[in-house]
Parts: sequence; C-alpha cells; structure tokens
Amino acid sequence: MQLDQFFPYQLAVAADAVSRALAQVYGTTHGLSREEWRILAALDGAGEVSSVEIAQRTTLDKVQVCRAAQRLEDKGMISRDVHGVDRRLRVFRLTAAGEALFCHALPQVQARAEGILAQLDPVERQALSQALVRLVQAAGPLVEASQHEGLCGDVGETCPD
Amino acid sequence: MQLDQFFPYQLAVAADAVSRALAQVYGTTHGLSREEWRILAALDGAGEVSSVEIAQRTTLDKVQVCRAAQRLEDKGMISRDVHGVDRRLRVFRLTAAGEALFCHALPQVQARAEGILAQLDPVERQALSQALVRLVQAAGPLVEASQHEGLCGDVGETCPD
DNA sequence: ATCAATTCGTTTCACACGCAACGATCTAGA
DNA sequence: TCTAGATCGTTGCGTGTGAAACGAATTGAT
Repeated sequence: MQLDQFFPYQLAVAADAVSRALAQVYGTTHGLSREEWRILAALDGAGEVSSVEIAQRTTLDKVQVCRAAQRLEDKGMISRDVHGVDRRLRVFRLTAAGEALFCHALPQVQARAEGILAQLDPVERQALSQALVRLVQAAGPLVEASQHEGLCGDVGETCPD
Repeated sequence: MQLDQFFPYQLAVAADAVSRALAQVYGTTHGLSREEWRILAALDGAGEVSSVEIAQRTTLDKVQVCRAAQRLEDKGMISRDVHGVDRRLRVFRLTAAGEALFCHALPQVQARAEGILAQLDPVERQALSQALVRLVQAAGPLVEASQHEGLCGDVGETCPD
C-alpha cells in the first residue's frame, strides 16, 4: 500500500515531527520531558490544581502524572500536597522556581511553534485546528469503548488471492 | 497557559487518538506493533525492499526496523536476506503468510480509519493532508539540524515578573 | 593495493513505559 | 455503624525504547 498517502500515517508523522521540534527546546535546553512540560503548562496561571484535573487537562495517564510530578517536585518546580477534602487526591502548585522556568521556556517554545506554523495561513490554521478536535471526538470513543468490551468490528473481508 | 488551544498539543492528541484507534485493530486482533504494521504496509505490493528503503518509507529508526523485522521474521511474516550487491544491507520480502495476514487486516484498518475520517468532508481531508506535509517539511529540518549543532535559537526572553 | 572514513545492522545498557497489583481513602447502601 | 464496592496514588515487574558502541562491509583517496 501507499503508506505515505495513508492519512493516519501522515498525521502521526506530522505530530511526531512537530513534537520533536518543540521537545528539543524544552527538553535539551531546560531538561524537561514531554509529560513534565505538559504539567507545568497545565499549572501555569491556575493556582491549585488537583491530580485528576491535571490528568484530564493533559491527557496523561495517572501513572504518568504521578511520575512526572515526582520528578518535578524533586527539581523543586512544583509542590505536591494532599487535597483538603478528599485525601486520596493530590494538589499541585507551581513554585517560584517552576514559574520562573516555565515563564522562561514558554516564549522559546512558542517561537519555534510559530516558526513551524508560519507555513499555514490563519484560515488554514483555524480549519486544521477544528478538524483535529473533530478527529479526537471520533477516535477517542473508539479506543475507550473496546477497552472493556471485546472490539466487535465485523468487517467483510474480501482477500484478493 | 491554555494547553488545549495550543496547536502542537492538539496535533499530538489527535494523532495519538487516531493511532490508538487503529492500533487496536492491527494490534489486538492481529498481534502487530505499530512498527511491524508499518513494515508490512511498506512491503505490500513492492516485491523486494532493502532496509534503507524501509527506513525512509516508514520514518523508522534503523534500530526500530531491525527489531521489528526480527519479530516479523520469527513469526514467519517476512523473509530477511542479505542484499546481493551491497552485503551490508538486508532485503525484506513478504511471505505468503505475511501477505495473507496483511491482506486480511488492511480492510479492517481502513474501515476504522474511514469511520474516523467520516467527520471530514473530502475538501477538508485534502486540505488537512496538504497542511500536514507542509508541517513536516517545516518541522523535520529543525530536529535534524540541531541533532549535530547545538540548538542555536536566540530568543529575546521577556519574563513578566 | 592499502588504508582511513563512512555506512549498516546488531547488540548492549540504562532508562522509561504500560499494565497489574496493592494500600489508602471515599461513597453508598443496609 | 458497618461493610462492600469504587476511586486514587504509588510501586513492581516485564517489556519496549533510544543512544552509544561494535563488527562487518563498502567507498574513496592515495
């Protein structure tokens, strides 16, 4: 098959390329992983954010949130405390050092992102953005559904010998 | 910051969702990893394909190609021989079992992909596809470049205290 | 022909990841 | 109140992954 014309492949390649380009900025120059970067971004602006909010805002697993938050706490970038009313949860908050780091890295990341997005005129950007959220709405439920049930997709297979 | 409005984030989330939705088909029901799936797709139709061609057609690392090809050979899906003229290279070829498997899985994967892409009308699809390749062209060189040189991006940092 | 440099494939090693399991905590119903 | 079930954070474990290292093979220049 023509893999490079297969849409999901194009999408994966583009996302990987863009992600790598940005990760070089916050990764190489600031020592942050993708998960750590997302958590800092989710914490910026908001004051206290609970662990479940972090997970759904960043589309990260609870294990990923736990580990990345541990690393961030070790570096002194965030504080991690037990939630007041529900003591199962944790509440994260940006420390001064964390806010300074993020505030320092953000414009660099945005600059590189803008450099890439310069290939698209504003109307294209808006259309692409809207299309992406529609793809997520269509694809997300599929993976959630067959998480528990047993992938019940009946496809008439016609294999040309 | 508003992470869910940040374009690279939207792109990563969409690609991940679509990739997971498809991986459930060729993964759960056929026991293939993403790398194995790509190699089979690159081999389908073409007869003999060398390792370097596989790598650039699938945007996979040489290590990824090596390991995924090993697993595919263990399963009897492909054959792996040394190249005739350049004995450093390997030549891969689909076995009958491999062709049968791929031919069986492909329509299922395509069906699910079409189900997701149904959210987009044809003109949107075309525009999105074209935009993606432009993003790759813009982002790819950035990551290749600073692979060797030392990421020389000077950004005027203005950190509002 | 000889030797240095390059290219490939493979392996090694350290690390990160996902999944499952576990303890702690909360909720709902008896 | 008491208890069964659910939710959340954390940790262990097996596996996968990326970077570097190494041997084999090729290329190019002398």
